[in-house]
Amino acid sequence: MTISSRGAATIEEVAAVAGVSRSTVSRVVNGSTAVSAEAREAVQEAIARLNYVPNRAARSLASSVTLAIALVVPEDTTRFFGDPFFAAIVSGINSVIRDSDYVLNLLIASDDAGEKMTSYVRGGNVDGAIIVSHHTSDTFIDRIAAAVPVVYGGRPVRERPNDYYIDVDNRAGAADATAHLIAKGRRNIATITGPLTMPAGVDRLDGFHDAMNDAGLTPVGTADGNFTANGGATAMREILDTGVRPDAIFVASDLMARGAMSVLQSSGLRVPEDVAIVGFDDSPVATGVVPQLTTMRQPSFSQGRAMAATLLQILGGEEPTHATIMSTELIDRDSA
Amino acid sequence: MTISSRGAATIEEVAAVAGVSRSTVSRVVNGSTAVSAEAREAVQEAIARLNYVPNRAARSLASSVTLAIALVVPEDTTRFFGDPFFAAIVSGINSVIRDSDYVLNLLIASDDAGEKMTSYVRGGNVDGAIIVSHHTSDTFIDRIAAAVPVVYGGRPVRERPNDYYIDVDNRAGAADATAHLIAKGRRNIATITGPLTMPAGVDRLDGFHDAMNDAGLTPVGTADGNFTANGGATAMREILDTGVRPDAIFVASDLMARGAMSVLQSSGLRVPEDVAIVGFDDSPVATGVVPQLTTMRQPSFSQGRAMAATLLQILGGEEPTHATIMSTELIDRDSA
DNA sequence: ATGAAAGCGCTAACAC
DNA sequence: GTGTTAGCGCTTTCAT
Repeated sequence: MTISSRGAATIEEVAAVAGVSRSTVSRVVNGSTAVSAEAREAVQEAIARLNYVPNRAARSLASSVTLAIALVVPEDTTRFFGDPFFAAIVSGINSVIRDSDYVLNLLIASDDAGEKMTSYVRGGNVDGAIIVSHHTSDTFIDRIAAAVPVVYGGRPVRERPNDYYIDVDNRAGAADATAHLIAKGRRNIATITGPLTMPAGVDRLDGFHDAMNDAGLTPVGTADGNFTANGGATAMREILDTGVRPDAIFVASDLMARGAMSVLQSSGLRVPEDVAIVGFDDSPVATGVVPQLTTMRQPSFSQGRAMAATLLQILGGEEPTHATIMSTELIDRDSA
Repeated sequence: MTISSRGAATIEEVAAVAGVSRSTVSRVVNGSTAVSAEAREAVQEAIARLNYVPNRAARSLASSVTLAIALVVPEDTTRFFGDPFFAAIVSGINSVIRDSDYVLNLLIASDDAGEKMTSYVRGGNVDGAIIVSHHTSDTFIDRIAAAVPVVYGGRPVRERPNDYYIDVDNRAGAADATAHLIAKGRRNIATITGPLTMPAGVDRLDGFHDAMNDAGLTPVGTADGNFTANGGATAMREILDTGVRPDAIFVASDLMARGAMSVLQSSGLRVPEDVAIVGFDDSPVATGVVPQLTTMRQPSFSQGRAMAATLLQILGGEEPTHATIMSTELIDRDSA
């Protein structure tokens, strides 16, 4: 299945039909202003007639621009696809990319330690990269960032002055969530955290501590739920197994909260009567559990859009804001 | 950020360092056998020394091969990312693609009716496409299939003699699941289906009917759960609202089963005592619910691998099997 | 405003 | 077995 066998029109043929030179066709395709109205019209007509689509390989070769962006997923596939948070992020990214000339190359880190991924990016195959999550162990990220412009989802692990990233104020959000629990009269509060190898995990734990300290309270339990539903369930059991029974828990993601709630409920504990829960994300799972989850909303779709928009700006030669921090909002439902 | 500004080595430079011609370098890079051992070694050394990575645009232009594969997602992002079934599929696809020279271009249909997607594929930008799910309304798929080789995940909506697809025997699996319920002594059986605009939805419903007919039973309820957890919950409510109380339900996906179970349980019905449930997929959600779900296992990861392997074979000029049907297996847990 | 011409880095006949 | 040569389809000076 070669290109020519499908008989795709070339710029040369368009030029012939329009009665102009290749250069002129190229100019109108690329939106140059220096083209007469008649010429432009003739070219556009020829393009439509021949159903012309520029060959991106040729364009890339001639201009050293690939019009491709790497969507780097340094994440276990199950985690990535299992969390509605990422769904919203990618959806946002896609909504911006779709309206541009760029395409997304899906690069999943998986178990190859990023070797092939790195050489792909460094081999000049993409113009930039969007890195949707980031762990301390992801050392290959640095090599990617050294090769092409990068936008991170969330504060990068080792922040550098010139990094671009989109984040929410995780620390403030977590503090707000915890404060809500305290305001409800709860005093024996535990937390289920994300992985502490991720900035989001650390920041939300810090926010939890901020609010607890402000209230003069000491956490009655802390467990890592790995940002997954199963991890949240395991963490919940861990906390229960210590013998203390918290009357409230700040859970750093909705997915983990779902896991925790099912353990609570099958232990005969009522939510929120016995144990109040506040989650984080306000993803679809928040309204899919019973009782519906009180949670911190983060604008995931907008975050995705902002990530893509920022990268496009960089690639367009602009100088966007380096750190965009969006804010979170408490969504008060029934679990706390 | 141009390629040349990053000083990437070209084939010419490698040739110079190795003391051979470009052609010879090209031969060793592409694994031609017609190269002497010394030449091969010299070239490989030069490649390593210069950190040479072939420019894929140039290669593509010269050979009319893009080394890119479209991963077409004709699915609402939330559904796609929210279902662990797709996670396993994509994970399988990725595990094969990763070891090849191909990359995946992520094309999400979303709301543009596939217009840009179609012109992208028809524009000669990919060598083939993997279509991970398929609805009757996805008319743009035909135009994609007309342009490049395509492998479908699941029987395509309008099957043609030359289609390639990987599927499981949904009908037999659904029948087995239903037969299990019947064998447990249940007689008032309902089903929650996937969208009947999808072959998997239809086939599983057919299998359900097969088993019911074989046992001389009449379904006490049928509702569409849209292959989502929330949809499963809604469908469960619908069935309950009709006034009949089934003593068993075949639910055509684990995700829907989770939704259905939560409705059942918050209605005070016990699983499996009052209502037995068999799901479909054996995805991680099956073991994440209480009680753990009895379900039909389908080899999702293998399906993904087979999809990618089949496409690679086609692109390599081989003639793989057109329809690969994998079998399902009852995983007997606690919900039935 | 437009055209001519020179590549971009690579593959693939074709000759030797 | 290896080198020479002619493009692949496009962008981009540079003239005009």
